[in-house]
Amino acid sequence: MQISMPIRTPSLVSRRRLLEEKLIGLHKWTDLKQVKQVHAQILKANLLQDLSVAPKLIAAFSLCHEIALAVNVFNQIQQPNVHLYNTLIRAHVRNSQPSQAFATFFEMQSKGVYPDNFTYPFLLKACSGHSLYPMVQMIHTHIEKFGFCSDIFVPNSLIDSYSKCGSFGVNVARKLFMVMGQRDVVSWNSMISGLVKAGELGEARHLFDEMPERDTVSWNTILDGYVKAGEMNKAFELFEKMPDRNVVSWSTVVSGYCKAGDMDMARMLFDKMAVKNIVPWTIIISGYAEKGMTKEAISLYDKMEEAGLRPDDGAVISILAACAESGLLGLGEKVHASIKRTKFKCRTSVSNALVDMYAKCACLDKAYSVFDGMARRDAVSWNAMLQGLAMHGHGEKALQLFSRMNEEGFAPDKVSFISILCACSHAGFVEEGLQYFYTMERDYGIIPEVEHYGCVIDLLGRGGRLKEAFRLVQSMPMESNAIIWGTLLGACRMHNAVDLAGEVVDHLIKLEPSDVGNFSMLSNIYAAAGDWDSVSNVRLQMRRIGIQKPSGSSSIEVDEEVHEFTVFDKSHPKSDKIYEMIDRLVQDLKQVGYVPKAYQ
DNA sequence: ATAGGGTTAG
Repeated sequence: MQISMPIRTPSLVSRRRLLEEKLIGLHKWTDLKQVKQVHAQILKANLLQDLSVAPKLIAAFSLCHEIALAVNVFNQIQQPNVHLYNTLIRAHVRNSQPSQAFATFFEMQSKGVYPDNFTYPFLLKACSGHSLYPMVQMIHTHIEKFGFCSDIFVPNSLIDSYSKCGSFGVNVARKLFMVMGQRDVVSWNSMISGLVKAGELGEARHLFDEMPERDTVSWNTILDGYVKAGEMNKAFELFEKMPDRNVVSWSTVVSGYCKAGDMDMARMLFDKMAVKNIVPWTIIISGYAEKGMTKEAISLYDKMEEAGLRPDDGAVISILAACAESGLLGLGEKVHASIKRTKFKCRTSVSNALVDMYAKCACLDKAYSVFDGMARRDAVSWNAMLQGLAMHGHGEKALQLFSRMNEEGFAPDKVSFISILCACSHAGFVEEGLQYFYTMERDYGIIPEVEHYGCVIDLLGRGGRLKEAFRLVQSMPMESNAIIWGTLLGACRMHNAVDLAGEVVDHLIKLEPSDVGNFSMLSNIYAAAGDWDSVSNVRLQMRRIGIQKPSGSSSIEVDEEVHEFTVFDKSHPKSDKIYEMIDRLVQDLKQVGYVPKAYQ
């Protein structure tokens, strides 16, 4: 290598040549420190205005998630060309800021710089990550007007973007695919992947069979189709007869078994993998975490780090989400520690995942400290924090945060209102909650959805205003669902409204005929009212229908082990002793004046 | 072009 040759006094020319050699791979660098060093060297050598150097620097900053630095470099260039604009558009896309990407596109046009074959695919990528159907259409119009369809790369991107915009988009993609004069393997793969995403597995399989030639990506795509449809037998059959299997193929089946809850099979395949990158580790760790198998999840996380793999943003977000769902504080803290070891600041979505995890694990102070330390917050950050406060009964604090959100200029969205209404109902602020519900549409232009009605029904129900709640269910502009009736049933139990409960359960069993929870709730209500005939009647009904579906469960983490339990749970070997203990506790509670809502 | 990716009422 020339670089390692001893050079004592490099002339300006050779120094410049050395720098140029370094710059060849610059656009792929991910180490911010190194990129900053080279940036300084470029400035010193007066190379920044060189239009083959600046795009590489922008790309490198973008790969380090330093979009501000990338924009800064761009703004210093006196005469940006298409290539430079394309690089900035790509940087915005990578940073999940489609609106910035489009702003750059419009600026470029106003400066008289014409887009090229690369501009449109980048812009289309910006849309497909966010399903911006109208934007895809707009670009499509541009492309047809300027006639860029000759390059197969462009129509392929169109098919990919359209097919990621819901079922209507898939139709457009299908038509484009049909009229394409020339197709390569990417065209076929894009179309098949779109059909798989839209749930059209049959048609996807048909195209797969018709393809003139298939590569590993084609096989992986159709394999994922079976995995997404939950058809693990067919998926595994396909996996075994694939001509070539790569990391993606293996990861796909491992993920399928995780989703199906077959952790043994998932683990067996995972252990068999010869080549592993961060993705399969993420899949298996999240899989264990989701099932509450803390020990396995933590031990694999340690093994992953021992193997020298650092979790990237995707891994962190995915594992933290699984921790949040199952309440695995221990693993969540471990992930947080890994982040703190390697990064000074995280991307907004990573901090959001941390806030959500801490909030769901009831560590509200830690959630708050991450939230307060964030450089930039988006709607998700506010909503995760609001929801955490609401969920754990801190109604007052949730409302305070809601005001702060408004003061700082963040418009609450429909999710924020779910949290606010939930906060009011858990804190017993019935009138305030109703007022917030009314302001939604009036002041913020957000049309209440079934979830919001659900919160208000809970609000009224908990507040004892059962009749109003019931009337609201009947007068809402949309169909009621099992969650709504379940909410109402919970309220009936709380206020011993026996007659109404029977009526509610009638609706409920039509929607969830095999859910034990509904029956046990009804039986509790009759028991609380001392109506033992009705209790045995419900029991009889339960047996007649035959209950297959397990009811909802609660879980608690003790000594790094998650314990899960359901209503009437008798599965624990010491369950007699446990119920004895509960009896004693209830007796003690009664002595100090507690009246149990349902007890038998 | 294919695998993992924050917030949503009981």
